[in-house]
This record gives sequence, C-alpha cells and structure tokens, in this order.
Amino acid sequence: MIQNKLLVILGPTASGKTDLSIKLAKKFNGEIVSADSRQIYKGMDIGSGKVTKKEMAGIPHHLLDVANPKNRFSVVQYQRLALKAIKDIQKRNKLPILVGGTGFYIQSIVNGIVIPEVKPDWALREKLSKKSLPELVKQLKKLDPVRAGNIDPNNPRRVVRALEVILKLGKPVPTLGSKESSFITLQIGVTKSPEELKNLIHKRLIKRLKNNAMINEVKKLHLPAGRHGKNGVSWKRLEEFGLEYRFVAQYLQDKITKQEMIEKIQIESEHYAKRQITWFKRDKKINWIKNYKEAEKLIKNY
RNA sequence: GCCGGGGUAGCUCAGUGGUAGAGCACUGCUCUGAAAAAGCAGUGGUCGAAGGUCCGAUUCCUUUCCCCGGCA
Repeated sequence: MIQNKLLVILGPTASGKTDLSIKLAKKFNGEIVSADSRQIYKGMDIGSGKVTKKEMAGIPHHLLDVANPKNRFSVVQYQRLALKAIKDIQKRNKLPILVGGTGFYIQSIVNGIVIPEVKPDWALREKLSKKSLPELVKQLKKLDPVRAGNIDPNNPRRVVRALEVILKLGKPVPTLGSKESSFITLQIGVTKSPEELKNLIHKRLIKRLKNNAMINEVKKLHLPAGRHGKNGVSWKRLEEFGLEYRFVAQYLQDKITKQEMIEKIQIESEHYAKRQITWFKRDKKINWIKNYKEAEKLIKNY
C-alpha cells in the first residue's frame, strides 16, 4: 500500500540530503521531488548544489529546472507542480520522496497550506513600497485590523503583501488555512553538529570554487544569452538569490574581493543553515536521524 | 634612540570627570504567492598595566609595556 505515502527528507544546507535520498530511492523504489527554491531554476546548478545526471544514478528527479531565473517563482507555483508530480509518482506505484531545505515549500505540501488566491502584482508592490513603512502599517490597520495584529510590522515585504491581498481581494486576508493533506507522511530530518555543518559548508564551497566553476556559472547567467540581444540575469536579480549568487555577483562587479566573497558565502551559509534549523524545529513530527541506517529503519516501519 | 598616532566587546572602531556604546560576529526567534529572501530580539567589556590628582577616573597627570607610521 504505497498509494498515498509521502516520504520527506529535509535538513539544513550541506547536511547530505541528496546522497541519502538517492540511496533511499534505490532501496525503496522511489522517485525524488526536489523542495529547493533555487534548484527550481534553470542554469543555477553548481551554486545551488543541484544533483548531476551522474549522481542521480537513474533515479527520476522532479521539480528541477522548471523555471527561468529571470522570472520570480513562488510557493504557490511550487505547490501546484509538486503536488502534481507526487500524485503522478503514486499513481505509478512508486514512492515519492520530497527532498530539500526550503521549509516553506515543504510546509506547502505536508501541511497543505492554502495561500490567498492573489497573484503577485509587482507594479502595485512597487507603488506601495514608495510609501514609508509606518504609513503602510497604518493603512493595513485600517483595512484589515486582524492581519495588522498578527503581522510583523517591521517587515516591509510582508506588510506590502498583506495590503496587496486586501486591495485585490477586496476583503481581509483569510486566516491561514490548510486543506488536510491527504498524504500519509513520514518526515525525516538529517542532523549534524554545528561544527560538522560548518566544515561541510566549507568543503563544499572550496569544491564549487575549483576551476572557477561557480564563478563561470554566474558569469554565464548574467551575460547576454544568444545572439538576439536577449539579456541575461541582471545583477539585481542575482542579488535576490542570496548566498553564492549574491556574493559571486558582487565579486564580478568588483564590489568585493575574492577573499571577501569566500568569507561572506561561508558565514551567510552558516546563518542560512541556522535559520533552516529554527524553521524545522517547530515541526514536532520530524524524525531526526544521523545516518542512512537510522533512516532505513524508520522507513521499514512506515 | 628620537618624534608623532594608537591601545575600549571575538573583530573594526565611537565616546564621556559620575564605572560605557555602534556595526559585524555570536545566541535565540518570526514566517499567509520573493523564503538561499525579508524581518525581530538577546548575550557580551575589571575601557593595556601600575601609581597619582579628585568626593569620584575609562576619561586628567606620571611611569611602564605593546602596536603602527616618520626621522635617525
């Protein structure tokens, strides 16, 4: 009875989710669905730590390379595509394995959260962003006191989004819903000690820097593609991606030295790993494991 | 050796005659179509050492040790 089972492998960056998931997929007749907000994009391979064809070892992978880095992707798009992929895998009587470190994406599948049906309106966002934050908060309080009460008033991004929902929907932001997920889910989290994690991040970074591979990748992303005068990914957009893409872009623009670039990627990756751990900590249903054996044992009982 | 400048939080530095702050780091946290994003909070210092003046010195004076420039 594999019908609606869903295995989830999560954990902080560099914790070894990829290797583990491929081993498990082989063992349990699975297919992998990525839950990574950067591996979604085409052309972002080395910097995002995307699996290579060779590493896949014949295991089908879904939700990689499904978006153009020039366009912004979002959780809702992810949710739709991932859900479809998972159901399709189940239909073929194989085990879907959701693998990644993007907590929000995982939550959108596992908890089936329902996000207000209001598409991002970038023109509106830009217009709103011209006002001061206190002004926006004031406006939100007036239009939707409930949402204003539970939102972080210091976070412009959230406040703008809340206003966007009200203005387009014409009614208050619905309280966060969740359509009871129909999956029988087993969530497995990979843990590493802080020291180990720092070490793994460092080793991985050195590897990515080898032969300028990662720097060339970012260069290639930014440079005009093709001969039709089509522009590549802007520096501004690369900045938005954070970590390797942000700091390599800054280095390529001569804003920081190579040494600074390396230091920043390292330290910011450590911060990122902590944020991921903080996020995952809230979900008490995650089974934390240290190695493959423990994971295998859990799955056998599942 | 002489002349300057400096020694204050893990780092870079601000500051005051009434026992001290910032940014970063560190720790914890938030998360309703950007989530590797965007935000929030907290810990932390016998103010280089020893004397002196003063009710009181990190701040003034003296000595001393160390660092950085310049001149020898």
